This record gives sequence, C-alpha cells and structure tokens, in this order.
Amino acid sequence: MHSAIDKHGAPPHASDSAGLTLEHDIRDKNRDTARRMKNAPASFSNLTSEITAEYAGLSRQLQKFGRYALDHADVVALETVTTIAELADVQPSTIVRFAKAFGYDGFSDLQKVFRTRLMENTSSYRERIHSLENDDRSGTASVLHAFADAGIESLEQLKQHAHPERMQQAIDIIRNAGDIHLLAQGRSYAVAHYLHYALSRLEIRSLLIDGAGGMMRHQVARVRPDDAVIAISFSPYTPVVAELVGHLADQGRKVISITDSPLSPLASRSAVSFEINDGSEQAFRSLIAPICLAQSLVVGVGQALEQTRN
Amino acid sequence: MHSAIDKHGAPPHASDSAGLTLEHDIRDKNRDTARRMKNAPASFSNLTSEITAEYAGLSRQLQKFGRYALDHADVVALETVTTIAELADVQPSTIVRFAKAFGYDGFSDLQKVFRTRLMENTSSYRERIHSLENDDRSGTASVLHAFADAGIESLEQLKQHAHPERMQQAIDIIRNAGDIHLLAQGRSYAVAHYLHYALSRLEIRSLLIDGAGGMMRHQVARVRPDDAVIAISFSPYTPVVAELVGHLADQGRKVISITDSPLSPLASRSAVSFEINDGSEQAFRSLIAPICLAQSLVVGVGQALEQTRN
DNA sequence: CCGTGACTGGAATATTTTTTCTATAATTAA
DNA sequence: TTAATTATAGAAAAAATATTCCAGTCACGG
Repeated sequence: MHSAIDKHGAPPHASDSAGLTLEHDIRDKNRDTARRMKNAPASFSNLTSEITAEYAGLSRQLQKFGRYALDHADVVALETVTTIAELADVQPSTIVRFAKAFGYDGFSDLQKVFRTRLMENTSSYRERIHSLENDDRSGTASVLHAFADAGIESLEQLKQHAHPERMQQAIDIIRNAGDIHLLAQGRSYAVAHYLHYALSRLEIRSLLIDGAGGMMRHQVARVRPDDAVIAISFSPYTPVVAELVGHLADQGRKVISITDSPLSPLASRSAVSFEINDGSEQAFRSLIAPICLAQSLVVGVGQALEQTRN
Repeated sequence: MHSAIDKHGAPPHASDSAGLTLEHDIRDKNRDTARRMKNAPASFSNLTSEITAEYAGLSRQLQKFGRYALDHADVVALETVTTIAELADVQPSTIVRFAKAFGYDGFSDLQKVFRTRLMENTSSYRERIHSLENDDRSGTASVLHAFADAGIESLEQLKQHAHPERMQQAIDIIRNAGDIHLLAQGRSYAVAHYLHYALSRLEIRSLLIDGAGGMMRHQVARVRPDDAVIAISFSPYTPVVAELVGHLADQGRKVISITDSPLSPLASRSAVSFEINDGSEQAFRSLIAPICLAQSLVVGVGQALEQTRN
C-alpha cells in the first residue's frame, strides 16, 4: 500500500546560483516521526469509522478539521492544503497534524484516501445509471430513489407554480398578526409542528391547534381578532379542520391555508391559500413540497422583520 | 489544423483585435480565466467535442494523449502531470503542449476541467451554485426558489449516498420489533411525528418520546427489550436526545438514528444510523431529505410486511 | 502561584509539480 | 537527397504545494 520509508532519491544537483540550502542529515529523525504509529486506514469508510472512534480523544482543532473533512469530503479530495485550511478555518499545519495523528505520512498521504473515494463514487455512479435502466430489482434502494425523484419533481412544480404575490400576502399577514395559530391533523401535523418550531425561532408566538385532550374547539375559541391562522390539510381533508377553517372565516379571522387544490374546502375560505398539487398518486404524496414552502414562508417573514428593524 | 502557439505573455498584436483586451502582467490567479489565448472549453463536454473535432489535425503525440485523456478522465483529473505522462506513455511536456493547443494556460488549467467534471456529480459544486444565486434579487419568490433548489440538491445527495444495506437493516429492525419509539426534539420532531403517523397507517404501534409534561425519562423507561427506537437529531444536537440514545444503547435497545454526521453523538451509539449531510450551512438546512428518507423507510417496511404475508 | 506538557498559529523550509527551454529527431517539400 | 520546418524528449528553472519548526498560549497538576 504505502511505503513507510520515504524514498530519498538523490536530488539532481542544482547549480549553486539558486539559493542552495545546507542539507543536514536529518533523515534519521524524519524516519522516526514518519514511522507509522498505527496502520493508517486505506479506505474512506475505514477512515470514517476511525475518525468517529477517535473523535472524542482528539484536540479541539483536530476535531474541527475532522468534522470538516467528513462533511466536505470532496473538497479535501481536490483542493490544496492551503485552500482546505482556509475553508475549514484551521491552519495548514493542523491538517498535517491530523493526518499524522491517523497514521499517515502527511496530508498528501491522507488525501489519497479521499481521492480514491471520489473515483469509486463516480464509477459506481455510471454503473448505477446502467443498473437503473436495466434491472428493476425491487430493492430498498429503488424505493428511496423513487421517492427522491418524486420529491425533486414536486419541488420543481413548487418553483413553477409559486405565486410571489401570495407569498407576500402571507408574509404580511404573519408579521402583522398577533399570535399565529397552527391548525393541522394527521399527516399535515408534521408541517404544522415545523412551523411552530420555526416561528418560535423568530420569536413569533405560535400555538398549535392539535386537538390534544379533545380541546380542539377550545383552542380555536382562543383565536383573537388580530391573530392569524395557518391551516394545513390535504385530501382527504380532515373534516374537522375544514369545518374549523369555515368557522374562523365566518368570524373574520385571517386564515392562510396550505392545501392541494383550489377546490379544497380550505382554499375557498382562506385569505391566502397555497395549492400544492404535485400530481402524484394519493399513496405517494410526500410532505416535501409543503415543508419547503413552510420554510420559505418563515424565512421570508424573518427577512421582512429584519428589514423593518433596520 | 494547429495554430502556432503564442509565447506566454506575448505582446499584444495589433492585428488580432478580436475584442481581446490587454491585460497587465498581473500574477493573479484570475489571470487564467480572465484571458485565454483562444476560447478554451470550460466544461468537460465542450472539451470532449473540441478534442473530437480537432483530433485529425493534431500531431501524433497530441493525438495519443488526447485519446488517453478521453479514455481515462479520472486519471487526468487526479494524478500529477508526471504520472499521467507515464501512464499515457508521453512526455510531460507533450501534455502541456496539448493543453496550450486547446487554449489553456497549461496543464493545471486543463486539469481544472477534469476536476470540475468529477465534482459535478457530488456536492460542494452546489456551493458555487448557491453563491451564484445568492447574488440574485432577494424577493420572496427567490427565497422559495433558493430553498427548492437546495432541497433538490439535498435529495440528489440522498440518492447518491444512500446505503441500501443500512436501509435493509433498519427495515428488518422495524418489522421485527415490538413497538417503535420515536425520539426527537425541536426541529426534528416534525420528522418523528411524520413517522408516527406513517407507521400507524401500517398498523405498527409507535410511541412518541416527546417529553410532553416532562415525562421524557418515563417515556424512555417504557421501551421494552424487543422494542426499537428511531432517534432523530441534527446539529446542534439536543443534549437530552444524545444522552438518552446512549442510555438506550447501554441497555441493549436497538436504536436507528437519523442525523447529519458520522460524528454525531447519535451515530456512534446506534445499531443503524443514517447520516444526511447536505453540506449546507446550519441556517439553511431543511427537513426535506430526512422526511424523504423517513417516507422511504416506512414504505420499505410496508413492502416487506406485504411480502411476508403473501 | 509556578512549572510542565500539550496544543496552536504562523513563518521558514523542503518537496513536489509544473512549465520552459533547447538540442535532437522526424517529416515534408523542393 | 537535402534543406527547411516542426514536433519531441529530456532536463533545468520556476512555481506551487506540503511539511517542519519554533515561539507563544493554554490547561492542568503540583
């Protein structure tokens, strides 16, 4: 694999016009430090597990770089130490120290492992394309592929059917409202909870209308005139959600709805509604597009608030 | 038809005034992109067609290397010019001449194209795309676009880094377990709740360890030996989640974790762990990939159960 | 409180890698 | 066949890159 001893070929004697430095015989010392204290991982996966195992025992900077290396493996594979050092916000020497700590001769030796991984990845990438076309193994990988592709598809749709003016309306409602109430049941509840979390990060008070303890109607009754409601429901619409949206609309409450069709019972009663219709079959609908929309909304609100404050 | 190669840093010719602006002799890295002797292909596919088109007019050795370069793009991307020269059985200088013949400054310039090709399949290429789009207008529509694109990117990553064998392990654990406990806090809780919903649709009993009413430790104590736990946490990891995962692992409970790095405190203690690392910055991380993985897992379990029953 | 040892950042140095240069070989046209 | 022209190989110079060293800092234990 890798030779423990550095090859010391006699350097071609440069003319002494250039700054020729003295050459001490420091090779013995070098050999000591260059000696492998342990066997350095030869494959990327081995290196990953090695880093994982040793992580706790590493020093602060070594941990920092270890994390960066695992998170940005292709940067480490392709860039120079100096560049990587800048990106990872450590010193070049730290990276060399890291390499030695894991038994490599130096950075270059370590980098080989990352490069090998890159080559294996790309070659298998081509194979994957082939195998996808050819054999239709019903393995678990293809399930993930199918859902990922469906997710990509739905995000593309989301981009296309985005209504900037509705986004703006929704953002204005949220930022000007008192509290935000989140109304969702079943599958959609995950989106509501995400909004609950994200809004709280912006220090916007949000209340989940989750029906816990059979309190849903009481929770709804707590919506005040200047509050806003974000309702999320997809076909088949939970009847109680649709009903409550109607109720709230009758009372003049502002409702923003995230649903899947203009014909949804939510859409007609809402101040603003987003219809995410990715056309996929019922059973395979995912929350990807709604989650993405929710995140965009919250970040949009955050930006708006920031601009107001400045 | 090979044009005579200009000397490096040749004085400006009055004749070829084809929009070529003069450049100062600045030793800057930008130099190579700023001025090219002729239009050097910037992408690998352009380079391929360029080589193909010019091939007949190239000299013997240049043809030889051109063929090698197209056949062994990975080698050209990663090795040094000396190594490539040996492998291609040409001289290093031939390779430099080749690069110049196609308008590059030298071998390094040419190699960039090969490296970019290698990166296109992986992440960190996204960094460039990201920064490019950040320059855009900061309207609300572009926020949605940015998040949708980031989501697409993270799904692509998910597809590439999918570990089918881990998926299978996780599916086996879930289908053979008694009850499934879902452990998550904060942002990740949305994913846990989605799993709760989806598993219940498969008539698999799942219990949320949500810490409601300060009952988290009691909830954890209810995990029985044949149960399984799905823990979800991303950086910065909620300490209590990490702690409880360690606790459960000590007791020999099977933990499946969804997290963001092999260095996550969850990963090391889990029976199976999925590291979703989309490389994006903290603030822009989305739940899209985790949600997609969760959905795939549940559907995978559903398929497995169906096959068992038949 | 001080000494000890490990860690870190930054600059100096060593090494590798690329590019240029030139004598020689090959090719072509007269 | 020979002279002119162009391509090539090899080696030296230049540039880029990696590694080492040292002094300053920090944490820990006496």
